[in-house]
Amino acid sequence: MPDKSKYDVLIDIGRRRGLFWPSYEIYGGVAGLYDFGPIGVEIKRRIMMEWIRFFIHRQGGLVVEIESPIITPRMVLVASGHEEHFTDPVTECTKCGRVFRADHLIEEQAHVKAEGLSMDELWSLIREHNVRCPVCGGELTKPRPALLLFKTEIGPYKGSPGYLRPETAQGMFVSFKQVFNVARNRLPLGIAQIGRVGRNEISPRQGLMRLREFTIMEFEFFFDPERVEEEAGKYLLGPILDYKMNVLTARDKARGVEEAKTYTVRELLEDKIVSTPWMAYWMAIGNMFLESLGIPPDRIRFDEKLPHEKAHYSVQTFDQEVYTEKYGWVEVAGYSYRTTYDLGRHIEYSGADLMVFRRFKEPRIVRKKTIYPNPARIKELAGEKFGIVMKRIASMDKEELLKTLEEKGYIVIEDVKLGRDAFYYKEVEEKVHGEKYIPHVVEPSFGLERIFYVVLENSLVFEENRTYLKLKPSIAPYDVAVYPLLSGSKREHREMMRIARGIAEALRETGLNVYYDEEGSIGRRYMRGDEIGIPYAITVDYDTLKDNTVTIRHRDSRMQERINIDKLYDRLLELLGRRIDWRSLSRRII
RNA sequence: GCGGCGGUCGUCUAGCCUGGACUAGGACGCCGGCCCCCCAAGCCGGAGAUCCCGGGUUCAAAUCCCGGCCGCCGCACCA
Repeated sequence: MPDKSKYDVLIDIGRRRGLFWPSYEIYGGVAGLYDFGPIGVEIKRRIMMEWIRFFIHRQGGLVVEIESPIITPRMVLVASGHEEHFTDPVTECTKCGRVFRADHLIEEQAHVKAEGLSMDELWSLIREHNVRCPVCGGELTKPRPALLLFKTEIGPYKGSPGYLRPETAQGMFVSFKQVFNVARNRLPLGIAQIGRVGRNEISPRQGLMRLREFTIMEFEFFFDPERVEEEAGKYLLGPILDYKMNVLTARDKARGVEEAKTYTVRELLEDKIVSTPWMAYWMAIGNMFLESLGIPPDRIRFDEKLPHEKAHYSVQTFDQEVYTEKYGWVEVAGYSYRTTYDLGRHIEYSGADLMVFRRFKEPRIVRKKTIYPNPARIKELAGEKFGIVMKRIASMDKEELLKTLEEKGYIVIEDVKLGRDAFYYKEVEEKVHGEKYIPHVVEPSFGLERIFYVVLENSLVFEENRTYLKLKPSIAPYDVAVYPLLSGSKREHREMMRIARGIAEALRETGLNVYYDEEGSIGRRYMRGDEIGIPYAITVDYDTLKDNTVTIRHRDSRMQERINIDKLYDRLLELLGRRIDWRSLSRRII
């Protein structure tokens, strides 16, 4: 093993082989921005495809995918609470350099209300009350807003304010009604999106771990909180209940425990560690997803966030973390129970009806007091305003009207005071078939670039005289490499090259992604393929010329098997785990 | 954002302290050729460096000084 760390080797391979490197280098580079190269994009895309397989395709319609814009009108992020939570007034200690929320500091030290004040007002309060650094007592700078949203203008002339989205989630909330209709008004329903987001981090410094622009894969899972047991129950049965995960609970953390414990899904449900069964279900799927990428189970854990660690919208949050040599435990996904927060806020700010109708099992008979205007009496009271007053009453909410009348005994409409006698009261029996409610939301959210890094680091293997990426075939940049044993100008060598090229071409036609290389010695080519994680290599040699056989070299063991070209494709599918035994599957059906 | 350290071909590095003979040297990698029936072999040749950027000092700057950018480490931030 070289004395270099896995991180250093990955940075080296990243640049040399075209996986990733810092962006805009010829202009000095910009912190927090990375390019992905030809090999990097292949791996990244396949990780993304795995995610889609796990969370969308295999869920059989339970989760659907959409795509919404990156550019977001300001109002959307005001409603979501992001603008408020992204623009903290911060002040800095001139002595020790620590940064603080200015308003909080003033409230603590001066005991006056400071929240929501302008930067200037906060500044004068700091001077007036001699607010100091709570750590070292140093003087503080004038507060300034720390805006973590990328601001932009929508429209070139008189642009309206907009932001780049800091998460894709708002796209799902804002379009909830449309997607819900398209999905034929059925809950539970997950709305997924994979897309780029921007966060103007103050000082992004941890390579791919903390980017200013990155890819989120997430979905909002909408469900009826009153029917969780029966609905989630359909999914939480069978083997999944015994599936094990490592969880560090908030309870344990509060007690000072730092090690995660292993729980089955059943235990998470029965011990009420998760606030809703759907949380447990998606955590399990998420864990299986990471395992399928080659992360060992003991290097995956869930870290439940303590109350002060959670985002503003969440009642319960689990971070899913993967252990790395470079950064320790890093968060690759967050699972938040957002309840009705987002839809509720968008209902409030947009005025749109984002509620869902819940049909009762049996229609309910409801006795209801209701009122009607008494036109004769209103005409007396309103005189020539009669028409307009009647119109106003028609547009009012009957329950509100009733409530006002019962509380105050009168109501003023268009300057006309109407007493109880202006209305008829009636007790009616209504058959109610259901009610409206705001669906609850559980949100699993994955950072693609972080997963990319932890997968690479966990796949990197040092052997005595080679370094390679032990990537699962499903996420390798190429399915297979094809090499001629030798590539000189002799007749046999030219023949090997011809056949090897032919094999590569034919395999490409089947849809496999094939790497072809004839430069340098065969050993060197194996190394080049291993370094970017190509799982299998086909070599055309002298025997091929005699009997139409080739060898398949296995990346991990370096073993070779000889096989006739006719059987090559089937064998490859088998090795790549793509040959499905339909007969055993079909047996389940009948 | 604060403090410390650093930045020379794709990578690692020599040179910097003590300014000049540096058209910036080497190794690995890359490309072309020769050789070779299997795991980074060898030989020959080739391409490849705004010495991070800008300014200053000087007859002369990779080298000294200042500012910026980027990176690493610590602190802070990460809704």
